[in-house]
Amino acid sequence: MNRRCDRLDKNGILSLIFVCKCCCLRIRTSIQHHQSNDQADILIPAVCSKLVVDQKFLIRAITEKKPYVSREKKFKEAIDTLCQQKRLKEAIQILDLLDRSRTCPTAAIYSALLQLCLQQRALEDGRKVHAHFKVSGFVPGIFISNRLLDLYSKCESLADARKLFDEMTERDLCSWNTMISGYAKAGQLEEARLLFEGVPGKDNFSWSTMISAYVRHDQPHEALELYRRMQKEEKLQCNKFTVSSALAASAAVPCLKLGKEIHGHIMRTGLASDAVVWSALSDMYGKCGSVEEARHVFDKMLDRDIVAWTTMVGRYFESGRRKEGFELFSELLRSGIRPNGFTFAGILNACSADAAEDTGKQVHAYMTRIGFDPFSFAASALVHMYSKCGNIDSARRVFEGMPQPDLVSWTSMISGYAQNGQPEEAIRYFELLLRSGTKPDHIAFVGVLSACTHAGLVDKGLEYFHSINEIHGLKHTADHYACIIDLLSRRGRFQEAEGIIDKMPMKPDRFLWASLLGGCRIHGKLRLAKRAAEALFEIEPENAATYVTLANIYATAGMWDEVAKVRKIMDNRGVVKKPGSSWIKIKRDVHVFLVGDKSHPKTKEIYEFLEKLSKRIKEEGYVPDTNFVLHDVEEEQKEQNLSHHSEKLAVAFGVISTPPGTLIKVFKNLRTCVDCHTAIKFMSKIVGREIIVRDSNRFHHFKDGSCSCGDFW
DNA sequence: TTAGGGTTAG
Repeated sequence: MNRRCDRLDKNGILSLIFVCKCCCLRIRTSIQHHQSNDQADILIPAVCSKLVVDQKFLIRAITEKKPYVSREKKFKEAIDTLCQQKRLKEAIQILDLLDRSRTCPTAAIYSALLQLCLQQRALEDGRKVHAHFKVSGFVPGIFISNRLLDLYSKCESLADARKLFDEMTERDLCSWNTMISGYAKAGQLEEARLLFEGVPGKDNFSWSTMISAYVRHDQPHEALELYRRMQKEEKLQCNKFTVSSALAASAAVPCLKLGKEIHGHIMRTGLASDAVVWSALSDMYGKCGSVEEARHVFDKMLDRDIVAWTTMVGRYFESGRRKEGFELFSELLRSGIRPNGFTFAGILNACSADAAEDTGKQVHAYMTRIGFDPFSFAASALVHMYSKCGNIDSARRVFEGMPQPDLVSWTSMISGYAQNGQPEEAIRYFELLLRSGTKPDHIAFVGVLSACTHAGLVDKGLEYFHSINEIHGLKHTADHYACIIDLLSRRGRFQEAEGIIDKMPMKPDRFLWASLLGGCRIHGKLRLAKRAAEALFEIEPENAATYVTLANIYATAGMWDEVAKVRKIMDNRGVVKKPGSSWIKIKRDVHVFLVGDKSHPKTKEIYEFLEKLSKRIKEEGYVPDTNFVLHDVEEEQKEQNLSHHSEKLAVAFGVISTPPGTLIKVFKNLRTCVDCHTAIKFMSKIVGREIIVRDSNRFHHFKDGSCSCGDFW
């Protein structure tokens, strides 16, 4: 064998290793004797990795009679190899072998093991290593203790960390700082602060950890105060960490003045070369409402890393400057810098908000091309985007490709199905979620409750509602109450609804009252409508929708005096009804329509077609529903108003501008009205098209004369 | 051996 190795070149030996595991040890010895150093450097790790393929080889490697190295060294080598390959479980098992061979692990062995535990956040394995100290009589030094401390605090096992910390006979700044950062991460700010105050000779690290802790837990003023104290008390030279945490604090307050002060400091001290400091700076300007300044800083950055790009793109979206956001994203793609999960999540989220499925699809294609992590939140952002765009089938395809869907993706699916008129599927997914072992949170419950509402499954909904605290031990939120009131009042179960409202532990919010008011509109419940509206007037007197709904309820009951009164209050308070508008994208152009809009170049064709269509749908049985018109005008006039609602104009334009059979997708800024809903159902049948209307609340898929929402919206 | 910036669900 030795001679054979001698004759073989590097590749030959490598192939030999893979063919014959048993020879590994001998091969290794041979390499040591016969190969040049640089070749041995490559070959030895390869042999070692083969050596520890299983326990048998390991034992043989270690207990071999004529070892060419010491036992400790062999153990260390084996553990190093396992750690390199991230095979934690097997590495931990070596501790048993050590015991059996009565070998005392060295600090280096423990250190390597703990590092791997840290990487994999393996708390239990870390505990095993810790427990092994006692067995082997090992007394850890500061280095090992700190590592263990870090592991415990990163795994949020603070009791363990604190016990160890208190037991340590010697501590350095790192021990203190690690402990503080553990408390800070877990949100135990008071504990962190107490410890922080006790740190002898605080360094930059201590200060920046504490400042960031306050920022992260929504106490930006405390963070700023601490930064000021640091400047006053300590003679410390600010470093990139303290500066960026102080910038984050100014961004969170927000305090542009201090931010600018720090900016000046950065320019004077040369901290500007750090990518994170630059990013924090542009982040600060963005959050202090100065996107222009943020862009200015961004443009001046020498090394713009992906985080800087992501931040800047996000800044544009956040401030409603979507076009510039998308433009900068295209620039990023051209720059050759590879976007990451955060970038994709940000851009996909913007697509979801706009229901810009075309862009979202392009991003998806790009992600697929460069490869994305199906475990990441970029994947869940994709699910969210498709479901928000009403393309629940694509959402499901992405979802099914995820090895382990996270709660966000589950919730996106549940809400997506609920919003797109498939409440049974929503409920099925919720049940699957329960079985998957992922714990639902309050938002997942909002999803399933709204599904029950749309399916009209009152009792099922009540069952879920009660299970929230009875089975899942979660507290009911105001949202849950709003959902359950929506569920009950849509079905006319007002007595139960009122009973719940009067007994609920928190003040009903605007969503709850708005749901109740909506239910009252369906069932013509005057007294309760008044109660809901009055509550809403108090919470949000500027919201025109409340006045309009209340007036409509009175109008339906023929109580025109009351209608007039509501209108008068509305005028007195200066509340203006938000104009309804609908838009449709044909090829690359977006066409926007208002009520009775005549500004479109194709107005003549649109109105003529709509006229023809109105006749046809009336023949099919459509009766204009004039109840829901605010003004007390003549019937014929009402009909006129109705037939030129923005969504009807957009649908009509869609039909005449696209080839037969094309899907029509219309967006509306407000909820669609009852009459349009009925009319579009008929239209879908007459023109033989699938029509999707996304209103401010949900998706309506119209097909063959019916709508996916089952007339609940 | 300790740390800072970006992201998703109604």
